[in-house]
Amino acid sequence: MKYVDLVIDNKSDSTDTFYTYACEKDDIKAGEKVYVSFAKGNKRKGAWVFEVSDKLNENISKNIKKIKYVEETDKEQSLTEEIIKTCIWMKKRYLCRYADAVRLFAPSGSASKKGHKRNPHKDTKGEPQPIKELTDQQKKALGPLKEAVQKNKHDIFLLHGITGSGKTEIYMQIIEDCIALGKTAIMLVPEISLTKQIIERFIGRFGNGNIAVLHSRLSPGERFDEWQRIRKGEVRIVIGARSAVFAPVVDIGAVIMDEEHEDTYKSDMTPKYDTLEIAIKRAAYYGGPVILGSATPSVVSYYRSEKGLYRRLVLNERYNKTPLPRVKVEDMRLELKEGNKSVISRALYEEMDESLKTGSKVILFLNRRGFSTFISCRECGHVMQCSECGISLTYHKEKNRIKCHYCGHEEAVPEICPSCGSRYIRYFGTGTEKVEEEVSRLFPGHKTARLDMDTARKKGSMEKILDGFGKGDTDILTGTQIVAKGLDFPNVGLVGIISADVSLNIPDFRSAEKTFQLITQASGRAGRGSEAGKVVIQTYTPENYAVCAAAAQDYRKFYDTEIKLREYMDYPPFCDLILLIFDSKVREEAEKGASYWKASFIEMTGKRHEENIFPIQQIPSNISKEGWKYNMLIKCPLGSRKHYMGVLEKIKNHLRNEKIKKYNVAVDVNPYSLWRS
DNA sequence: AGCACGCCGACT
DNA sequence: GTCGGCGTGCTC
Repeated sequence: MKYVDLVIDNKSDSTDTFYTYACEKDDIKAGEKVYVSFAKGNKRKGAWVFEVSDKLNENISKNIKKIKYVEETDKEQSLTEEIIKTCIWMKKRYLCRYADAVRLFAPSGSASKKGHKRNPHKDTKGEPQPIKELTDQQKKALGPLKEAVQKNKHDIFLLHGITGSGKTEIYMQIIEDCIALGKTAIMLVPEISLTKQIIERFIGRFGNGNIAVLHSRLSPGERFDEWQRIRKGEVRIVIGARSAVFAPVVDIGAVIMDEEHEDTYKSDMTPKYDTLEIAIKRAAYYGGPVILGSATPSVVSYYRSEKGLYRRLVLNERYNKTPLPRVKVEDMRLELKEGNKSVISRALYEEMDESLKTGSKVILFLNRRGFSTFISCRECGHVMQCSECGISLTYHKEKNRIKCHYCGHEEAVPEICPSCGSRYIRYFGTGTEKVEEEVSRLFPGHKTARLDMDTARKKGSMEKILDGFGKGDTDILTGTQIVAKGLDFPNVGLVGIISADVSLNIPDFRSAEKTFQLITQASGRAGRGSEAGKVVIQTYTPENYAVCAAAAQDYRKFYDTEIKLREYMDYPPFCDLILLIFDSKVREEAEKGASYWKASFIEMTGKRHEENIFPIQQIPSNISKEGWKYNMLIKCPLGSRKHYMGVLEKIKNHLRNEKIKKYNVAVDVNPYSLWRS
């Protein structure tokens, strides 16, 4: 007879605790999925074993009349002790419920009918490729990685490799070693759209049967089947977006995060986990390395590599010695002064013209979709805003509607100003739609296409656009971030950055970092075979250090300036930020919740900690869908994060015993977006 | 009295 | 999350 502490699969704060049941099965282990009858109605509930013991705890035997028995265990859905330990850690770290954490690891959906094995990439053809001779730099970088895998050493590596330096080959060799040693590997990519390319390469190398794919776009059935293949050990390589870090693998040999700087590694749903933190936790348990790859590492990661917390490996030569692109910076203030009101500078026009004449293609990058970014009344200055979230509405010419890019709300374009009735409404700002329109006007003989969230939304349309560009049907491709990231286009002679300032003007301490990364990534698309590509960066702030460093393609130059600013401003990595988000259908409840937490926090930490709390602010939200939202931002001076988190945990626990909970709290540790003005 | 409805509290 | 308990108030 054993006694087990269970977590009931309930999405409720009031049942977020251990319940002790008796179990006749003596070989029961932490991680097992069981079924028990729970509460008054003895309803059958799923539950997970968190703790097993031989004796019944005295406190419990005193508090309950009769202990119930575990009715059934489900081997098919069982997790591991390692996963349970990670869940316990996650509850503390993200102040989420046990069940919230376990659900991320647990399979959703159900088994497909027998014999109907679904494999989402069974038709994906591998791209067979010869294993190329490694460069000296690649060999040098591989050494410590192989050693870590071989010796079960958990280390975190930052693989800083410029575009085309052969990072993927290194990933594949490490995974090969993992397989050879009978271990598993998790390969993480920032986006689903990028999994396709990498899956093809991996299938070419490792074969179809060795790879499982996990991401949020799988149907529940597909997901379940992939989950089972992994759990049963049928496959040992898992590729996927951030949720793949929860794959039910055992004996992890390595976790690889490609493009580690991408913000998609941070979950936007509760629990707002950071993929890197989960990866480290899991790999550490099995003694495997975590490998972070990027051409433009996040400032935080690079800082950690400077401090020796991560081991840095450098690849600064392109594999086939393709020269880096030649970069020109265009000051758009001068353009305006000299009478060019177009979104295309004269220099960019010249370069485009020349590129197209020689038969190579052009990519234009602008991190803004739509036609105009806001529309406003010329008489009274009224700006059209979303009725749900209060964010400026973007004009979409193609659909002739105005849309909210935050909540998706859209409406017809007003003919008269809703505020003063004036008929003079003006369109401001530039989006990809306007750029494409302008480009087809300037280059009527050439085919243009646009790739952004609007055109890529439909399934398969992204492939169509990319195919068209790849085959040469399209000469000029205008797009948002999608064109800047990861995708390989052949024969691109020129990349034009329409406005480097867009991301620079976001009120966020990371805006310079983001700008540097976007320009660098977009520039990386330029180049044709052995010929250097060209890049034109248009900006109103050519003197900005992020723009300059990106133009010089000098990461170190950017980092050295940025890290000094972060230190001076006391922003990450020199502090941690904790963002609390309070939401409720009733405005006052959300607001009261925020004030209560703030007051409790100050009461428990002491008055002098008040200075580390930013004022409570209302944040934009789709009120009818998500309710009212208020946030509170806490800055944790170095060394105080644990203390602060402990205090927040206490406040949360205290509230669990009170019955007043008319609002929800979400905790976001080191959030990506601060939503502050 | 009989019962529909809603809120509260406990669940091992 | 979800059920039973129980109070309230309405109807027969």
